Amino acid sequence: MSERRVTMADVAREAGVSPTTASFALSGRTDMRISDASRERVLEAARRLGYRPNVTARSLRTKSTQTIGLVSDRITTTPFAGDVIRGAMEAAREHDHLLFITEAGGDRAAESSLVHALLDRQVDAVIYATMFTRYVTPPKELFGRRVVLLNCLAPGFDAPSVVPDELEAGRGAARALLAAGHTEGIWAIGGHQAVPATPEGIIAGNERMRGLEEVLREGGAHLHGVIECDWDTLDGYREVSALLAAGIRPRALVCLADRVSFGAYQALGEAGLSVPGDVSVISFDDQDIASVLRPALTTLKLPHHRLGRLAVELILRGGPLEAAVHRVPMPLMERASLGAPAGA
Amino acid sequence: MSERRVTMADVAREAGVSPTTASFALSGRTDMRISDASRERVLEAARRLGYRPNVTARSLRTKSTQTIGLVSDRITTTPFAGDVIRGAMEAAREHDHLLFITEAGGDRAAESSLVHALLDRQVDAVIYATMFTRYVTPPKELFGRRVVLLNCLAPGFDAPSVVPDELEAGRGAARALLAAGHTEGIWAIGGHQAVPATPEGIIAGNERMRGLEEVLREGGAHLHGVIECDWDTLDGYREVSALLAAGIRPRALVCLADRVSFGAYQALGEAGLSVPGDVSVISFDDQDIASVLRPALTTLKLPHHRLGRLAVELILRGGPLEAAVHRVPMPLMERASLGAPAGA
DNA sequence: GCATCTTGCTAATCCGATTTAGCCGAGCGG
DNA sequence: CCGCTCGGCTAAATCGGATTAGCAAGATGC
Repeated sequence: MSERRVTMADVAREAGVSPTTASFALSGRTDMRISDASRERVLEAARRLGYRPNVTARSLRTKSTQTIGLVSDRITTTPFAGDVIRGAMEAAREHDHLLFITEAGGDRAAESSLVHALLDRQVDAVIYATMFTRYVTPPKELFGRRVVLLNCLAPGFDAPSVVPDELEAGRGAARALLAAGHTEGIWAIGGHQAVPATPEGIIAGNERMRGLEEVLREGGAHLHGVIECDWDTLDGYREVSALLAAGIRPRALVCLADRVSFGAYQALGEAGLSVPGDVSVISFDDQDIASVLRPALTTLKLPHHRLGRLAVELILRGGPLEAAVHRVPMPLMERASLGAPAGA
Repeated sequence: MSERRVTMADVAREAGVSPTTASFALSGRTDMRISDASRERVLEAARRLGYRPNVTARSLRTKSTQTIGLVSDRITTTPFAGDVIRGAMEAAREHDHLLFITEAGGDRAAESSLVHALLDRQVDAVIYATMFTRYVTPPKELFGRRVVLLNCLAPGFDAPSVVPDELEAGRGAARALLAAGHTEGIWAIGGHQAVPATPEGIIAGNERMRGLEEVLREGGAHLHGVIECDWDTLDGYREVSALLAAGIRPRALVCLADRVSFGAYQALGEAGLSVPGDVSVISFDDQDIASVLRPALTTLKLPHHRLGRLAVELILRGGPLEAAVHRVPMPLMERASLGAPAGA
């Protein structure tokens, strides 16, 4: 990329020792005996010359590039993506590793080609990530390789998965509701999305609903109703408007995604109902809007940062990567949209 | 990363030729004479064996890693970041390059260390990127290297910059306002941010305001007032509420950032004013919320995707990187918040 | 006093490609 | 029939480190 770099041979010459000695002195290995005097002279020469090892050259011999590849479907497009990448980057950085970030856009051919590009560069491992939690079948190029699945599951594939603990999050929402005193008039907006328009529904929807209903039941409460709709702002607005127009007055809304909450806020606002005074709202995801909404939205956060971190840590932990599912907790972000039931 | 890869030596053996011949046949070079028969045998052997070149090994000799490093302050934290990265990634991919993404979090030491990590891996070039357009002084390690500045400017530093054309965007906003018939009661919310709480104000604020005032003046109109405030939702809400509480009824609001618009919407909503029926709103940035707001926000889009793309294209264009400022247009996203002046 | 260990270091290989230098035989001009 | 060119291919060097094998000198054991 510019003038010739200082090589280890230069350092050895400057220190008056052989390249072998320089190599051992610099790598600080003790299994080969180097006198303190020599070691010091090598280190000093390296410092004086501003020597930096050529990681590419080293990799050729050691087979380790200190590099991890990340392939995703369209992770950079989602508002959460940054956190995943940042978490992964931080963990990598702590171990002197760097990350190749790639995105296939859901195209299988592109995916294979990207995996090849990564493998050709001898990455130490590959993180296969998806935007929403779902089942996947990784490209065949990844079989037998060091791989971690991030935010996705692949039953037949021998690799660990790192996913949000959606089931426990559903329970957490129920506990928060119960703790605030809600036992009646609780509606779920968004539902399971059994046949979802948005792919995230498949796993998240089912588990969130399951955990929610389980704990409500245990607490002697139950859902008054479930409205199945797409997980977006428009549907949230439409469905909640319809609910209110039908004369139904919920005490609490469990929105299955923040985007739905945003729509619910709009509908509630137009109907002159206040949050949480008239209606409490609790949600899932913790997207950016959650904190700027008025009142700020109480929601269970998708732990994207920790997801990214854990994926990298599993890789750098060393040893074989066991096929296991690692569930990361979704913390409750207590803000202002959940209060005591109206008229209680 | 697993069982031994097929090397070029294997291919050569399989094809019954020397590694030299295999190399020339595979790289398709014509300056060395290889018979069609040999070439075909090599290609066939490579196909049969599933040969893939080891880019790391190749780099050692060729000095080109087909790899670009990106260092940013905290680009993954912003909602725009994904677009920058995606644009850069796409352009890189089209030329068989891969991207190292790193983030220093504004820490100079971390920045240097990351640049070293990239340089140690022999990246072909480095993109130095910032979250908001501003002046920077890149770390000294980058001097004399192949560098492109993304979304920032460094006057004394010999490298091209790629930035949004904020001045022209300001003009665009004015033209849109004039075209809709607005000449009076136009208020700017957010202002220049001469002493900004958010760093993006420094350059963007000044240029947006300058372009805006210039074209309004040429069109025989002018700003009724400018309210300086932070570029966030809360300040937007507060300042517009104050304005309305003071009995002022603007015809059009030019919000200097979408976040401010969001706050303005809330204030307008609470005052029972409709957008764009009573008050038109035009804004800058095109964040995610812009399109889900009701009515959808008319705004001038920060061209992050093209910014990322252009940065990589400048690098891959080959030849020396000239110190020049490349201004990328900010397209007007015409949506529903701008209409004819109330009572006109 | 001789065999045996250490200690401290170096020469030579290797990793997987690219690239330079040069060899061999056929064809051709004179 | 000799010298040359040229087409087709290969041996060897190279890139910048890591690693293996081994060597020389001094210390130690008996």
